[in-house]
Amino acid sequence: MHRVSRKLLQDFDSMAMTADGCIQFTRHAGDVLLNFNRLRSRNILTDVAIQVDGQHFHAHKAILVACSGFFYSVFMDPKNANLSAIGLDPKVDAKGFSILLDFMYTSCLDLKDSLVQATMNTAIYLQMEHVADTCLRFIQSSHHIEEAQICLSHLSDDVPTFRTFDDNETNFRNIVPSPLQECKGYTPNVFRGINTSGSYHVYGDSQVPSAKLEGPYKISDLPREGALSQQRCSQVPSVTHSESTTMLSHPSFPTNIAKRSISPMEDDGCPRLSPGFSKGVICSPQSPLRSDCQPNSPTESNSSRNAALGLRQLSECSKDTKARNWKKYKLIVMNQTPDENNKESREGGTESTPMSPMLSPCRSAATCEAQGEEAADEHREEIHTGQSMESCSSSTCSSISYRRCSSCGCDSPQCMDIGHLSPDSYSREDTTKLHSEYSSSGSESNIYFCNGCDSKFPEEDSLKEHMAQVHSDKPYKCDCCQAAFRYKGNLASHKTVHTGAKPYHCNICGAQFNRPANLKTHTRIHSGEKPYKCETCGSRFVQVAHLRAHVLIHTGEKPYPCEICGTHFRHLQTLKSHMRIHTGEKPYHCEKCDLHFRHKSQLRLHLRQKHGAVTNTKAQYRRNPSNIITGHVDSC
DNA sequence: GATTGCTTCGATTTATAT
DNA sequence: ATATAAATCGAAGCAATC
Repeated sequence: MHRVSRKLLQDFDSMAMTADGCIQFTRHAGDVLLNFNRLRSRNILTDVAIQVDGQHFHAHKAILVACSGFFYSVFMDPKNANLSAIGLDPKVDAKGFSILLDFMYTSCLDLKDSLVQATMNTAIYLQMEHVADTCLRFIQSSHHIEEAQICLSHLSDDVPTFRTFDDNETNFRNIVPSPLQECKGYTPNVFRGINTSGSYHVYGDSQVPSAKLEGPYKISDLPREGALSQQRCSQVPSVTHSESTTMLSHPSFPTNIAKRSISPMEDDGCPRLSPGFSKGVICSPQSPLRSDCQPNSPTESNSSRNAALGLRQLSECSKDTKARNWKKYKLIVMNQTPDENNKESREGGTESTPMSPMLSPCRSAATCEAQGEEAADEHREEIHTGQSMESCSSSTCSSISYRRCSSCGCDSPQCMDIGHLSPDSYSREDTTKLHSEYSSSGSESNIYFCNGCDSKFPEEDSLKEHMAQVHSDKPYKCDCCQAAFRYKGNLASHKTVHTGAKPYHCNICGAQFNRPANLKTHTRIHSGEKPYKCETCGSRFVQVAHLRAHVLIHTGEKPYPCEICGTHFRHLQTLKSHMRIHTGEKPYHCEKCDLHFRHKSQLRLHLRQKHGAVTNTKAQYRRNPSNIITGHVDSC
């Protein structure tokens, strides 16, 4: 293998080498899934509507088929080729189905205590046994119940049913798949192309005698690992036809269920639970090894170790989440109009259309950042067009020497990293040069180069000082605080903050602001204008930043980890409050009774309950300034 | 030079879960 | 009572335009 390619694979965790020598972009699958979910949220190219307990869900058949043996059996049946809508058994729980549908598109299983049972039952119904198994483990690990009752009796006793209607029909009709059709989806080699880390998972042809499920069953009755799938093989949905309604018989629940003991969580974390497991969020659970009859879900198609890692990286919170998250919001989550997308593209350097693969944030090998436009452009041209990358000029090294690209924001080792070069201070030639020197000398010492005058510094601080003094691109400095600005106007704006002048007043509540833009934003409080809408749930927000924070709920991201206990939080402030648990800090003090509280809300509650304090928060006053009671009181 | 839009960041408040 | 999640709000930096 070319040394550059080999080095490239070593350096980029987003790539892996397959046995046949192909370079595998292991994050590709995750990106595709993210884009599918985006399409679903915008109802683009969805080709089936699923009615569950009166609720309708739109989805892509391909995703359903890829994730659920039940849907596989339905949609692979030629008789159902034109189905555009399907109604599941009315006793299927809609919330449970919603959770599973989200899982199909995100690989994150959001288990809630109150819904875990329904989710598990629905997972069994949909023949997603690995999810059912995860639900089971969730229940076990959470000690919610000693022996959970799987109330299968609420579903059809023999086989699950569904109703369908096609584009030209207004009423549901019955469908009865033939036994032969039932087996079609389970013939060998149908999905032989799926490489699962050395073991090829195909739709097996094992035949297990079917049997009728007689619930309720106990958790301990559920088969372990692949047992469900093995038994499911015999439980292909059978479709029965009638004149007016098509009811698909569900593959019944496992028969001859063997007793088993549920082991505690394995050391290797299967199912892998995120630190937030206690809250019911499981990211990228590893499913048990599957044998047959059902497509692997995307999350478990670990075509390589790196593939699984890549997906996990997507589902878990990354270190540099701020920038990466926002790219994800812009590119994937936030449902922007084409115009907005184009605008974002212009601003962020992305030049692709919403549907183009170029739109997806590049998490592939080459990593760039917004600093070096020329190098970034080169990177975009070379990487995004599939052209080869340039290696370091050093004869002893094959590292590439790209700067970071504003269009992707992904990570990679850089020559500049070796030399501790600031990416916004050095050109591509400089980084290569430095790295060449480093490699040839074999020195482990750190040398900080200035790209402006070739000066060298032993410490980073020295370089920074030199840059500020000699090569600053922010010539306008504040006399008071030495803050530097590139534009003179910004310095003037900045100075109004040390003067404290706030000449812009709200004529409703009297609030004062130092700039018109901030006043404009403020007036939305009174007008009720909320221009930023979450396309996922419809919530609206006054500021786009609020929307950005909000969409974390839908992405499931919790970017702020506690370095002490590992718990992840969605909001920085929550992490800060949490840290007080470890530090023991209780900064809120009631002077009357000398009690300390960890959270301000606790103090406020204490004041109201123990001391009869009547408080008006700033927010309350702003919302209704005419109804102020005693003024703003925050403490005793 | 003033203004604007976009953005990040920190702080606060409220609701909910444990 | 305590901890966490989520929404809310304002200050201010940045870059571009008027």
